[in-house]
Amino acid sequence: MMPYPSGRLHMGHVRNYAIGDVIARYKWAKGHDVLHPFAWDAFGLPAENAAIKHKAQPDVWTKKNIADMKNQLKSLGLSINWDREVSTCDPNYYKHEQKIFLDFYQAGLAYRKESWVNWDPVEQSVLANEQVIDGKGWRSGAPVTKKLLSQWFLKITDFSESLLEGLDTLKKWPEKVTTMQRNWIGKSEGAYVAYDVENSSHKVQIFTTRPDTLFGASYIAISAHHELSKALSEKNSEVAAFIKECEALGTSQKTIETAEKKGVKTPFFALCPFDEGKKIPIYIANYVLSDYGTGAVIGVPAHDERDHEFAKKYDLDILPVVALPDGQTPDVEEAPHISDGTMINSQFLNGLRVTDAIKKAIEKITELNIGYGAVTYRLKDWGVSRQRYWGCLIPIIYCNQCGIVPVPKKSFPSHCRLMFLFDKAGNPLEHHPTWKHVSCPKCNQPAKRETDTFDTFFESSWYFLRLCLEKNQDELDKTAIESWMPVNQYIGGIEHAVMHLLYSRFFMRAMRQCGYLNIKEPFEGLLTQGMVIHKTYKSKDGEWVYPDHVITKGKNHYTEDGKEVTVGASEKMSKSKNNTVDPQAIIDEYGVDTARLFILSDSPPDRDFEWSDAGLQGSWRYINRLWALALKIAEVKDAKKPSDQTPEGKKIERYMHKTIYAINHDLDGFHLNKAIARLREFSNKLETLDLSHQDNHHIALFCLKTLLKLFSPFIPHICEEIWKTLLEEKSFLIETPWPKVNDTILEDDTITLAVQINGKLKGTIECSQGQNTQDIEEAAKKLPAVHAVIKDKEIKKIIVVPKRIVNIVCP
RNA sequence: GCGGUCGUGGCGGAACUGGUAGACGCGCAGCGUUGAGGUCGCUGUGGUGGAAACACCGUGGAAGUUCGAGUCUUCUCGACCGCACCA
Repeated sequence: MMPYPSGRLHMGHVRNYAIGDVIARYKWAKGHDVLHPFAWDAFGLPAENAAIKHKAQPDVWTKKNIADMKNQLKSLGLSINWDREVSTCDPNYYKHEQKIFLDFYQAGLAYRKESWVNWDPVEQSVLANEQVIDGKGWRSGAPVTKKLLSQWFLKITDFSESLLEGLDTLKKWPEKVTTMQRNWIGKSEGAYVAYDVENSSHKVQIFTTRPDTLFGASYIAISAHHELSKALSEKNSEVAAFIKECEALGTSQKTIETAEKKGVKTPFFALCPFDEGKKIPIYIANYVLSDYGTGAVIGVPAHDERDHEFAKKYDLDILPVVALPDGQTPDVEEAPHISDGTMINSQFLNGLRVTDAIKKAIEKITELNIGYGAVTYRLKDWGVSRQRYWGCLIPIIYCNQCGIVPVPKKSFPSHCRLMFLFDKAGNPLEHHPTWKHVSCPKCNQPAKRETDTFDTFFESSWYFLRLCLEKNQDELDKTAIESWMPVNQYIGGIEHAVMHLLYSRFFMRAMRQCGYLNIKEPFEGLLTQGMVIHKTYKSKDGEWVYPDHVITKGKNHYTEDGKEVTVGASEKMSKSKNNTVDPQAIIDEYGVDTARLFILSDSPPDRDFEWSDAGLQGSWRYINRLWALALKIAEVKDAKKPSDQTPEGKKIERYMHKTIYAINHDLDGFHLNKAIARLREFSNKLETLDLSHQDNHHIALFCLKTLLKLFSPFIPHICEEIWKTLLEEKSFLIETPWPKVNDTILEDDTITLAVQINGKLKGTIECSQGQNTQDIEEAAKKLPAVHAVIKDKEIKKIIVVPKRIVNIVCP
């Protein structure tokens, strides 16, 4: 994945790109045509924050960051095709994006609708969720409210089913990611039901996945922005106050759903269509989302956790309508009954199982003409408008005569930016005196530009297509794109599991519909790498202390000026906790290979990686040992192949082939830590090979060369150096082919079998390949440790699993 | 709150489809090299008991399936990631 150019390379980047580099070098060595490109996710909020804080122009700031980071990246020795590098803030990049958007618009995949944003009343600007802290604006400290704005949306919901079905084809994705996306799309089957409201012309429509439980309904909860809530707030001050309170929660779903569940009772009652005379109270509740579903839910406290909690709080009826499996009525006072059963207290549904009752209830709802069965998705359309300066301009002009008018494609890139000032909060594009005023491309009358820019996920949803093109290729050439796409191996953080990866999948579908390409899925293989974490240190006076500045004496830690330091949990490296380690400093001191080796060696790529200086030293030592080993073997590099190999030589040759086999397997599965462990084992064995015996010289050299080749994707510089300088090879190591496994010498002559009694290990026996079961049983029984136990016991059974184990079962 | 993942020595982690738990590395200890320290080399290192042989315990916790469970099942505890305007 492309990085945000923050200005300084951090360990997370090093890890990400080191993993990618190993895979790229391995595939290259195996003869694949590898494209290993790079891009910068250059638009975004931090540039604007820097502009406000340091009066730096976002483009200047961003370009400097890119230059700085590129320098650092280059020192990592990555095999990146820099000639294709792109930056998303480059007009030559985003002009395509503007065209794509207009094509989406023409195809009916982009539309405008009103939607809520977090609003800072002091700054008079929109806040991102992360800028809302405890309900207050991060800079102003003012309580946040919500505001309704007209914004652009992309119709990702047109592809809900396709995005869901496509997940089954992503065989090389981690299952956790496809599961998360499946749940995010959230297909559910259920029914819409419209309830009449007593003494009112309003109707309340709800959606439920459990229409079978409608007889157990105790209340209906509507959102603060439901039309009924709005109508009520005009004359009811309690309701108006509650709506205000809900708005103070902001737009973050996490905040809304973790807030204490509160509701306010309205004077309205919904009329149960099945049960004449039954009146269901209507509440306005803070946990009902206004822009999801119908903005109203039905509460069945006997059979739903959240409804139960709400009913308890407001003392509502809890009527069980699903019996326990044994037919008993469940006790639902303390906890709801969620699982399956047969229906009770439900008139025409009584006696039916839940699944049948759902069908029957939908039939009845349809028959009464109050609703219908439906499939819904949790997935919402994607709001792409941002009230920000540093993003790709939405190429739209608003004309009083002509309405929404696309900026003509021939005038792309639409980027005629003047000097904008960040002297006040909010979007400079909006409050610039002249910029937004243009004449309508259709009627030439005065009109206004769209001042919003795109969500930066827009850029990241298709950048990989641009990377399929040569630097100077100006059109999104279908042939070039399709010759490389899909991305065979995509690598990035698990935090992108849903949004970025889902938006990219949507883009492929939408772009396909607009004729751009014929690709279904953007990423064939996906590897989600873990974070780089580090211990945190805090001094007695509560300050975070840099790891470098901690002095350890025995079990205690101190600051440089002698204050006591406590060691905290390992957390994601972050500036705010001072637990970062600067990759540049490591590279300067130990060299790139040490840094690469260490960051790849300990943890599997998909898990978090704990940085430790001691671990780094270990990698440094190994690099030195490898050099020493090579130096020793280089002395005998002219040795001829002996006519007959020593038993030791034969053994290490077999081990070498086992290693190649295992490394292939490990690299194919991205078990880079295991691959390194095996290479170290192999190199440990090679160190003990007796070089005083002349007949071992040739095989030692052969093994060393194999070791270098197998290690070269990880530590390319030292391996190449040994190859050239110590072994005086004419070729470059990087150009030599990947070693081949000789299958015929893989198998050992003898096998070690574990012998157990009742599943407990008692010893091991050696046997030859294909030895018969009876011999093995006899040999096992003769083991002293076994004999001692079984000699006066009756053997019930002996289990012999070929090549694995013997288990003697006796009472 | 909802969705997802993870949990193995002092530490990072190995253990392919259930079959010798702790590979490899870090740390630590002892010995050697050294004037000393570091580097480097060798040896040892899950816990408890034991001089030792060995025995017992041991994969967050509890239960279960199995000849056999780190691996499967159920419950439970904890940590982390995402939740639609950070990227």
